Amino acid sequence: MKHPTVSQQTRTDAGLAAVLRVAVGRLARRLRAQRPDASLSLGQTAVLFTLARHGQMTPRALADHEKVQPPSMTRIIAALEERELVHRTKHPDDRRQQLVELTEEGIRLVRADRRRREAWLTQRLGELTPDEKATLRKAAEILDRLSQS
Amino acid sequence: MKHPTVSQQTRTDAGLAAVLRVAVGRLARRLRAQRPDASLSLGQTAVLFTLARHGQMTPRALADHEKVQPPSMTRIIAALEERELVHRTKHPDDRRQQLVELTEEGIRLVRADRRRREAWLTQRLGELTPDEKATLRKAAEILDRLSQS
DNA sequence: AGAACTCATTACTTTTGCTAACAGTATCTC
DNA sequence: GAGATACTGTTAGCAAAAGTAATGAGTTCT
Repeated sequence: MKHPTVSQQTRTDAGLAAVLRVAVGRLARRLRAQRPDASLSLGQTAVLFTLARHGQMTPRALADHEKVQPPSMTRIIAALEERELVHRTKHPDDRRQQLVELTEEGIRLVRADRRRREAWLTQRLGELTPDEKATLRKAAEILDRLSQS
Repeated sequence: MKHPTVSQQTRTDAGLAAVLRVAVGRLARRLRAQRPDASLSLGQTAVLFTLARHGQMTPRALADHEKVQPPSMTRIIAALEERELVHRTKHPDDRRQQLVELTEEGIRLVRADRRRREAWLTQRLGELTPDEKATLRKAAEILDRLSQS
């Protein structure tokens, strides 16, 4: 229990889990504070990007995808709709459901966000070696899969 | 804006930042829900592990390390102290400061947590290839450095 | 047709972090 | 050495974000 090195801690799956968990928690907190467009929450941004990638989705599908409970997604969508970044249409087959998709402005915002994202994280990434960035590229994809499974 | 692949999105630092941000946010949310000892928050667990690794630390040092404001750390420490996982002593040289360290029970809990962490994340990690796990090992260290800088 | 389930929402609560303001202590400057 | 200044930890009050429980509308199963 003295001062185990990181490599010692990550030899096992459990140790890796511990380290990863702390690292992800810390970075998430940091990101929450440093977000570029302060008026958009982390969750809202995530939904915008998910919609940009997948097109139309139902609120339920979005909630599942973002690993959030449906009421939370209702709120996120309401906030995005208020700002006209997103709009809802009725599901053609099932009148309980809705389909959410980006508005023109939503698409513009995603694009603009991509362009001008010289924010905190991008800067930090710039300080890394190409090798490290390559590692993160691969890791991002794995992390995404992890939270899906 | 149709369906760009991940590799397209991560070619640039900005694109990588976007993907990483979403992935980290999603995983952090997921971890919050899936944590092994439900009575311990993510922040509390992080502090426990930090103390296990660094020994005695002042509240201020802990706050800086966890990227949290001092009042938040006060609460985290208070909660841990309430459960007698941690205890405080006066700093020998500076009477403003305190030193926080794990109690015997805190050490036990960290050990037990490590042992019985067959929880969600560990299981998920088990499904990865050795290569992917190696990537995450490296990534964990980089992510940690990112949130420090 | 009725029971059971699903989807989205509302209402309420909990968690978690923040800023501002403070009391006590240390350090710097004259 | 005395007073100003800065730092440490805490309290108080607030805000953001997510969770659970309950509800109304719609669908599916038997």
